[in-house]
Amino acid sequence: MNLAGFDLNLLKVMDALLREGSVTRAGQRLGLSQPAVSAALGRLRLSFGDELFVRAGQGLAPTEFALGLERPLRHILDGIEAMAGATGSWQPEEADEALKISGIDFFAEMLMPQLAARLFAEAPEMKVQFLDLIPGLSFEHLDQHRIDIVLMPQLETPAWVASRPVFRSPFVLIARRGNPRLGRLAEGDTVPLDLFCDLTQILCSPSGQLKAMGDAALEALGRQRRVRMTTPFFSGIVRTVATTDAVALVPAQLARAAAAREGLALYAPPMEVPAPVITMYWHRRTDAHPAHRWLRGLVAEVLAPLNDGLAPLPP
DNA sequence: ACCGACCTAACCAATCGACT
DNA sequence: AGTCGATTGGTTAGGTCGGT
Repeated sequence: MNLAGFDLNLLKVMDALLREGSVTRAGQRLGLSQPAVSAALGRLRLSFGDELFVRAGQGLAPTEFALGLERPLRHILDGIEAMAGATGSWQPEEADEALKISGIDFFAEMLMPQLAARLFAEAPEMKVQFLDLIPGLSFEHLDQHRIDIVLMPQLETPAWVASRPVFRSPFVLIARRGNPRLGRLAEGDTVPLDLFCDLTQILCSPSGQLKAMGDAALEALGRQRRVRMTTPFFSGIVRTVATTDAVALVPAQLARAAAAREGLALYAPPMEVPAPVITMYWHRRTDAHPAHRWLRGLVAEVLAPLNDGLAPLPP
């Protein structure tokens, strides 16, 4: 290919075609007419010496060659966007980006309301979408542009993932006020180990596992608890604990927020459960992108008070 | 036969280089 | 600096093709 004669605008067209799989929809995405995109596809075909897309029913299917271009192309366009963003004058009030945040429903309660208020006031055209955390696939989804920010406990990351700790998440035990199993305790008391192991417990587990950090801490003492139900949602746990004699270990911040509303009492577990550091993750290619930076800053700002009174965050 | 999607033809506007 | 023709890439209108 002769780069001197290559129109780099065609890369945007190629990207839109790969994303949409349709000349018509690629045109809508780019703000061009369908024939304009068709002509651009013709120029791309000439430049690359490949059909790139072939008719497949009501749309286009990429050739193997076109599929091979997908990742390097995204990388190049992300770099150009980041460069333009770093040198341009991005303003939230004029921004129209749509960014996706992935996390458990803890954040629907503890992040969304304040984030929404700030977003609507400061970036009226920007869109934020919350997506479920898919266990084990978060980094893959970051790489595939399916999400932009992930909020989850700190763990090992590939080199291309950037991170920032946002708050510690200690666990407390919640039970409904008037739960007869805890009648002799005052709110805030530590639950005796024997009683703790005998209580019916509900566990929040996005992947459906019956054991979590609390169980590891108990096993270190040679004990087990009775987890009799799991759910991927904290909201379901809170409602169930509020209406039954089951109890649950949940993040202290969530427990305090829900306690008055749901009639819950908070207790300390009998064993030391390490408080995970909830961390924000993103792809390094968006490091310099002003919209991403702005939203990450906003998320960190909204979540920062959750660490009040807790040990300082690691660097 | 109808519909949706892509391609082609004809035309228009902007840009660029050569020329005066 | 201004003019002019070639080139490029856009649009609209209409044709073609394949699925239902």
